[in-house]
Amino acid sequence: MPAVNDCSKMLDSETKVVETPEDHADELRLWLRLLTCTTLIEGEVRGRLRQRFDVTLPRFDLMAQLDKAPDGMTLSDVSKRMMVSNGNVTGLVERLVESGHLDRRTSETDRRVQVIRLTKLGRAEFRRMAAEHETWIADLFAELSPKDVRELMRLLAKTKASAQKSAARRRP
Amino acid sequence: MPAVNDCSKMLDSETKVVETPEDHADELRLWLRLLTCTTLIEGEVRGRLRQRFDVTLPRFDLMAQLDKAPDGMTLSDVSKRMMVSNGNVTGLVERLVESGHLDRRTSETDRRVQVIRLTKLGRAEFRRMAAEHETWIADLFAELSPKDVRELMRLLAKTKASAQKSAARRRP
DNA sequence: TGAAAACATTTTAGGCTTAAAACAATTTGG
DNA sequence: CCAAATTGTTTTAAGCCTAAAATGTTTTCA
Repeated sequence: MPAVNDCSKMLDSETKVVETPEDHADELRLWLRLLTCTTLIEGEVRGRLRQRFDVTLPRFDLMAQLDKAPDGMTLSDVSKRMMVSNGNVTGLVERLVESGHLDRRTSETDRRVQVIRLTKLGRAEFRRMAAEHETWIADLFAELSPKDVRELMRLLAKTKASAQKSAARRRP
Repeated sequence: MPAVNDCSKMLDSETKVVETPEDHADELRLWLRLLTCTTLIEGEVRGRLRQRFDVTLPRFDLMAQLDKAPDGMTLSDVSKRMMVSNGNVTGLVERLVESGHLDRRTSETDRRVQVIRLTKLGRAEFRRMAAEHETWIADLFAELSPKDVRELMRLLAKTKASAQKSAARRRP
């Protein structure tokens, strides 16, 4: 059951390889399905966070990053970890400092750098939310067996590596 | 190699099941990896669309929906398919009509309904972009074997079903 | 029939997000 | 040393996005 554009058909004809448009429909479908899953789960988590804790998903995500870094992080670190733009972080942090969840100070060794940390309030609230959040995620993935989970982890690791290489090829 | 919270340990003790906090770390890690993959690929596609065609990803996505529906779609259809809010679609459509890519008219049989279609220009531009877009996706997933792709499709289908059930449980 | 429910869309208010330019501080290399 | 490059952050302008309320239309059903 060879695919229509199976490369074996073109091994002896370099021009064919160039001229025949490849069939990438499967990869496209895979991408759309990946996107659907993420959008679905993300929307569900967003709604539950809002309903239960009146907090937005980006705020929660930022607090999650900081909870793992007791000594704080720089805005750049946060930006890279969350894979969002610098300016985005500036605004998010502004609002979370304003609401008393974050503490922000200029680094003593490099005056360009801003270090942010969770306040006591911020940490307490985050821990409370995170505990419940974890059960939501477990429920959303409930139909996957432990083996499914392992296998998905493996394939997504491969996907991530592939995408990173592709991105690096374009932007070296 | 049973997991710490293997349920078999609690079959004869109902209270244990309630009192022992379950370990959902694996599901949480899986969710974060899924999100990372999507964010990575989405960001890459967004950047390429902007650089090559000066178009935004949401605009592209909306045109992709319409390209599959020669007779047009209602705004609600689009909203459901794209999994975004109604108000969001209203704004997107406004801008795409403005730029001449979309045609919008009120349904003749139901004056509540707005039907939108790609214009000739919109379709031509979309087809041009879509052809290149497909090669980007193929490149981003290049390191996955056909078997990997199939397996991922299967597991993500299962994930989608699981998440949909979970969402339905909360919001019946 | 005609009020109530359901539906499709728009509006509103606020927040999120990006890319690019601007600004400030530090590091580097001649 | 010091000009140039680099780095970290903020600002800007524009667009994206959501939830909820408002508006207009159609359907339901008592």
